[in-house]
Amino acid sequence: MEEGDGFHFGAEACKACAAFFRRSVSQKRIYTCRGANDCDITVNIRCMCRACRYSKCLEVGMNPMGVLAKPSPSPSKPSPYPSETIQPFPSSPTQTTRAALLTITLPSSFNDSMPLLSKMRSNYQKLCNARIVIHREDGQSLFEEKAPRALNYQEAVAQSMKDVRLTSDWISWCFEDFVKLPMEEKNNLFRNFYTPYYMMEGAFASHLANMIYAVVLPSGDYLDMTQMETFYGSIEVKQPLDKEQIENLFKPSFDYHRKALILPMISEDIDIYEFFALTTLLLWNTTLETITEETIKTGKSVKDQLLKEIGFYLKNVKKVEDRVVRVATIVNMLPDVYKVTKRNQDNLEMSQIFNIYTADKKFYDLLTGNFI
DNA sequence: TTTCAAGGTCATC
DNA sequence: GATGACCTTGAAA
Repeated sequence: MEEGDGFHFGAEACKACAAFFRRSVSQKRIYTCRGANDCDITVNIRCMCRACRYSKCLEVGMNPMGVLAKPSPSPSKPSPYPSETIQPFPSSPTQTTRAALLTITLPSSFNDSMPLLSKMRSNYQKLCNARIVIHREDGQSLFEEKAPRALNYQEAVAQSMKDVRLTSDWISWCFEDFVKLPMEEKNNLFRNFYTPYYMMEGAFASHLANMIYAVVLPSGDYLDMTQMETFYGSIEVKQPLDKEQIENLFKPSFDYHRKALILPMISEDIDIYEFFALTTLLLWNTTLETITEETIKTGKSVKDQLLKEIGFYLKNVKKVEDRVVRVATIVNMLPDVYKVTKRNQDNLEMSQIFNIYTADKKFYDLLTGNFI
């Protein structure tokens, strides 16, 4: 390769190779080597084999994640967030970069070494596409982009009821071992998985959108932590409590959600594959008392595979120097996910007691672990 | 204000 | 259609 003229996508490279790498990633090109994947890539013959040129780019340390997703061709597209919400949702220069994490596709040589994470990645895209369909507003065309808005509690519950089935489908698409389990075992695992996962995904989505005072829901809509009375307000039900009383009741647990999950995800810059690792660990919770020895064995083997793959990912794709520390950072988020879940469940109990809003019985059962 | 690394454009092959 | 030189942009120092 030609001597580098500066840093490009995380590595010293020439401008030509930087442009080649940028195009390859942004256009998701897949190259095939006609030889044995060992072509000599030098200044004069670098154009002879694109597959090997791309491999060489990766080899010297160029990171596909540094390449932003191709922007939408429509420049007149409205901002996804209302302009008056600048204070709770600071617009971040890195917002596009974070969102781009969702669209990056790794070269197939990497995917072969991390089959589970790759499968989760491609199926997550499928899940996101399905969500666009089921969460579209009444009368909204499938082709127009939905503008995210702040939801009240009732609307959030209604959306979650729709989304739970998609999440269970996603889990089934990703884990053959899960599909093979007896029905009762599946229910045991999923029942204990869904609520913590829902909390974690909300925090992860807030991190991707850089919305530190909002929990972003699967639909793209969000819960505005700065407007608690709106969140607990409902058109049909009159509030028995005033704004201050509502804040006193619920604000601490929203603050806790922000401090324990959203802010750590932002400060650690958790990426999509690390999020999948957390998802896997949440699902295959082998310390549950209600599951059989057989399920525990299966769960352990899935988690072993996951740890191997995330190790590979951190080493070869993300190029993390101290992988042990990084894995520990990721795994250490799990207790906080459970703590936030517990706080949220307590909140729901409280809203029942004070009759602030009578949640759909099915959703209430789901959140408190009574889901069949 | 300068520097650097990103994306965009376009003549050339 | 792919490439690479050149240009513009925006963040950080």
